[in-house]
Amino acid sequence: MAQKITKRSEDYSQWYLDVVKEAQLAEHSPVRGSMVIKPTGMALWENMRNALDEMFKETGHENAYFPLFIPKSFLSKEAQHVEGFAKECAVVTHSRLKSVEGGVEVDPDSRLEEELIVRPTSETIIWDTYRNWIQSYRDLPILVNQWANVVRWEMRTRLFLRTMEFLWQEGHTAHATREEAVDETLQMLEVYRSFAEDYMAMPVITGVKTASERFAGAEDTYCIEALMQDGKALQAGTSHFLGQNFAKAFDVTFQDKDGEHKLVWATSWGVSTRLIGGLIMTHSDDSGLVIPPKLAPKQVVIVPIYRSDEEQEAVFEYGHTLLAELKAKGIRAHMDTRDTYKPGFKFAEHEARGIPLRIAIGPRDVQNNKVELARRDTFEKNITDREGIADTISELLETIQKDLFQRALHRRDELTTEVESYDEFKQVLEEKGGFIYAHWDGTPETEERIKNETKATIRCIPMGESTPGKCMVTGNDSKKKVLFARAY
RNA sequence: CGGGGAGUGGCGCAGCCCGGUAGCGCAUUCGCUUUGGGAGCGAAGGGUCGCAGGUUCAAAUCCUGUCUCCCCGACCA
Repeated sequence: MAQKITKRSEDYSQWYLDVVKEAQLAEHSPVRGSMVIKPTGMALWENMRNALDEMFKETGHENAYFPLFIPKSFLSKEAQHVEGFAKECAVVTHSRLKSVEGGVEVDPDSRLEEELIVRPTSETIIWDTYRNWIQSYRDLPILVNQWANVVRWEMRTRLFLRTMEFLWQEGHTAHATREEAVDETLQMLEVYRSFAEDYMAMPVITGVKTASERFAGAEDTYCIEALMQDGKALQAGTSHFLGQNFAKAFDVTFQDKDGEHKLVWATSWGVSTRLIGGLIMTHSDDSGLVIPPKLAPKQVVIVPIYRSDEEQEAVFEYGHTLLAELKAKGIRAHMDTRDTYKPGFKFAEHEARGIPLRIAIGPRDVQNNKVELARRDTFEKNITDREGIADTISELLETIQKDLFQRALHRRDELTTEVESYDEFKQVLEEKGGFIYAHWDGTPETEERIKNETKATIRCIPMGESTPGKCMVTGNDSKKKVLFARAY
């Protein structure tokens, strides 16, 4: 069968929604801008969560939980922070309803003295708490992560990429020195890069945000930027060096070895269910979702094929032995024993849900001691020996994981262009899209002008060395080329 | 929040202009035949047409308001 090609036309949005729907990941909720994550979607998120959690623990972090509601006054303590989030907050103003004719209404007598904000992020409530946790240098560092939901009253929403409520993880650390906090920021950036590339098979560019794209209240915002199949960029994760901004705002000090009272240094970092959107738009095709084996809730599905009861019995027995063998090897395998659907239907359904490998077994295979192995990523089918099948599949899953990354990497490289002039920049943006490296003079004015004229933003100033040159717009000096793209 | 489009059985849509009490495809249920790429035939069930108000003898259809979704902008993980 010919390899299917992913839609990259103007109906990319529709394609994306179709994939989400066919894969049973999530659906729109009647509640404005929110989504219902279905069991299939949640299983995927849980796998991502578990892998990340493991990486956090390896780097010395622990999980904790902080309140959903934040007093309004907390939010205003850090000036930049409140400015960044003020326009998109859900605010609790009353504490009860009362029955009236024809329904209920908000009881005006229950107005809160101080309104509560539904957290858009937890820096403020966490730093208010850290004040009490930290007295001495012996209390540092604090390396805490929280898995939670947050709410941002977005103007425009999009399944997984920008919902009013989303699930995420937010790490909040406190350190005695600037160096240690910077190291932590970079370490977590590397954790995100590694997760994106090694688990999601999604290549990313690491770098630092420009001042205008920086997190509200941060000194530096580092990020991983991925490129989707339609040539638009997606910010997939951020790691912030917060300096002493929150320590100042919440008066968090410690007594150091030298007896001096000092302000604490902070970081925060997060990734969200947006990663699921990134995963979909990186790998999926016209047949539906493609999930990298490491994250797939089901890695292998066995589809039995039979006509008569006798055949069914023989094929099922063959399948169950096979299933047990795969499970013993630690492979997440499943046998689709539903007799209410035909094999062709099951093939299509499991493809839409992105299961990396399919095994079809029928009377012929039982007879010959074979199985039919089909890859989701390439649609390649092979009749394979039943002997040593668990090892064959283990290796194949690893191959698929690597191939998916390589395929995505090639796609990204083909959609990445270096330009010298602004005219070339505009032309590439219109005709090709994707990532564009270009010289920029480092001023917010030029950045703003490019954004207004082309809708492209500076995704990041990439890590690493680069040769100096002249800004493509103003001709002024530029230290290095920066990464531009139109973004989600 | 500005511009455009749309809300009609579970899903996708027609009907609306020109008011007369709702229809098609898929899905569902039952029966028989099928089963190595999304089955076929026959029968059945399911909707006060997003919500609220108005006009009218009569509203899915006309009017007003409102909520939600999609697309394009401004804002954003």
